[in-house]
Amino acid sequence: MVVDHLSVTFAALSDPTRRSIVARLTAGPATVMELAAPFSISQQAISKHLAYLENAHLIERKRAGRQNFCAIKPDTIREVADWAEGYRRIWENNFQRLDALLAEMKSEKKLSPKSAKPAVKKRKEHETQ
Amino acid sequence: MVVDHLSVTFAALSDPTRRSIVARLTAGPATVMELAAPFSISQQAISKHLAYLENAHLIERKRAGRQNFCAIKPDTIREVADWAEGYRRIWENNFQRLDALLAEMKSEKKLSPKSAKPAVKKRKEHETQ
DNA sequence: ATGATCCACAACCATATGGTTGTGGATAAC
DNA sequence: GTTATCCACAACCATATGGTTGTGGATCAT
Repeated sequence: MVVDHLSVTFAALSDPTRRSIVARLTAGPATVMELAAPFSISQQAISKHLAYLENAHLIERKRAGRQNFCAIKPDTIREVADWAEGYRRIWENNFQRLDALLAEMKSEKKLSPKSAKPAVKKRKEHETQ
Repeated sequence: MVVDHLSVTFAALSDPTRRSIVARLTAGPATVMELAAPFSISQQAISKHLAYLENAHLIERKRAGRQNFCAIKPDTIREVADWAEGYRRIWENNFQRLDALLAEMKSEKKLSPKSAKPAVKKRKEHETQ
């Protein structure tokens, strides 16, 4: 089973049903039955989806009598946004097109094979994870 | 198999090895061997990871002789950022704490059961997917 | 020509995922 | 007290995933 935080979050978001549930919860908390209503799958399947979302801390559940209210946990989605935002610099500059790089390398064939590694100006490497 | 675009992307990003590869590629294109070097798993496993990343349009590959250069495709990560950014309103306002909502509901028990649904001011629902 | 290097395809395995049905505990409604 | 409703647990199934080993086609170096 995946253990690291971001992996669990991304995995939870990799299902359209779960993303749809998250979207629904932006309109406010809802019971399990309310969340299940729009879908054609079983209530148990929704229950499993909610378990994944809760495990990823994307939602929280709280019992109130028979009902189990679900609400979004904004901080975790924020982590996803922060992660992706970290790559903003890349798409802004849109640097290092592969075609351009290979063309550049070809025109510099005189370089020794040892320096055949990408001739790209080194920038601060993006944080791992 | 998952088919919709965002699901494929999130699934591809739900593995720490693949996210690490993406992070590495922010420093510029690299060959498969260069990408595999930091990891203790087999070259074939890396090859499979790259196939997933390519299938999700997170990277592109281009043969150059024996070598297969990989480069990041910024636009797809941007889609992830855009998706998550769509939820900015939520974490900014940090509205609809579940505890608060349930407390509010409890203090309004005189409401008819039919209106027991979340008494939350309706806002524009977040787009699905 | 020979051999080494880069890389991906295929087959296999263990586990996770997304769904099902069956069931039953609480709680609410009557 | 009975009955209906809300919800999750368990067992099961088919497929996907992340890894392995084995292999071999190209290409480069000698």
